Amino acid sequence: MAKSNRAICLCPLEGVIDIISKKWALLIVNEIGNHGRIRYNDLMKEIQAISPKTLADTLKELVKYNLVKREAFNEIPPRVDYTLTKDGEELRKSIIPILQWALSKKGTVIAHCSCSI
Amino acid sequence: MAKSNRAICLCPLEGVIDIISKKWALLIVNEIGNHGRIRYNDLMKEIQAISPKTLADTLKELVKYNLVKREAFNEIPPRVDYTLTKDGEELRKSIIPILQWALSKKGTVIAHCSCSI
DNA sequence: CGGTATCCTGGCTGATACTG
DNA sequence: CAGTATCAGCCAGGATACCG
Repeated sequence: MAKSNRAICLCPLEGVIDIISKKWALLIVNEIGNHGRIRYNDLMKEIQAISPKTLADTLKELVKYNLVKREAFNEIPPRVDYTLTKDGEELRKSIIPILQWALSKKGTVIAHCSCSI
Repeated sequence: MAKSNRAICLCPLEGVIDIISKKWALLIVNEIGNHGRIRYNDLMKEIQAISPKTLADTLKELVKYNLVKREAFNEIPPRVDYTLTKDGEELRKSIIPILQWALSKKGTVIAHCSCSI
């Protein structure tokens, strides 16, 4: 989020917006939640429109905010699982109304939608 | 939102994210909702950290999406009122959980918050 | 497989001054 | 009062190639 010279808004929204305004964050949270546990490349497949860099960046952010947990296994080939933390689950639940709102406004052309609610 | 060469995601989230990822959109929707009916400069006062341009731009977007209604009165001095549309009200309701989630995660330092839930 | 490294672009946002 | 006009900067995000 860009900085400002203006008075700082101490609104609780400030923090959320940093998260939910990340283009892919909610989608990823929702997707991980749907799968319970999912690997990096499977996320790439589910969210086809995302680039590897952006996925990695966003996941890092989510891990930093303690919304997502990363588990790496020392195997060959390498394996990394992502799951939601308790906070992540809560966030996921709290965005359901907004997803439903979105659905009710579009209603159409969600046939091939890989990310369900 | 930046464009991409990749496969288009037909997810219902796509549309919402365009809206909720606007830095000030949710804040403005919430603020208008709190007041029921509010004028441009009063919004400026409530959301002190926003610039006039950004406020105007965001309002236009919200009007375009039919979330906010703009009413101009031919008076001197000029007067313009903003209210939420039905859709806007619904959106506002659907973001309450996320606001509450935000509150529960921060809980602190919201003393001088001008935007309440 | 699960990412980095690198380079690049354009849109969002801000500051400020001005106007009908 | 309710905005526009103008100029500018940053950085999220994309494309692509490569690595342990």
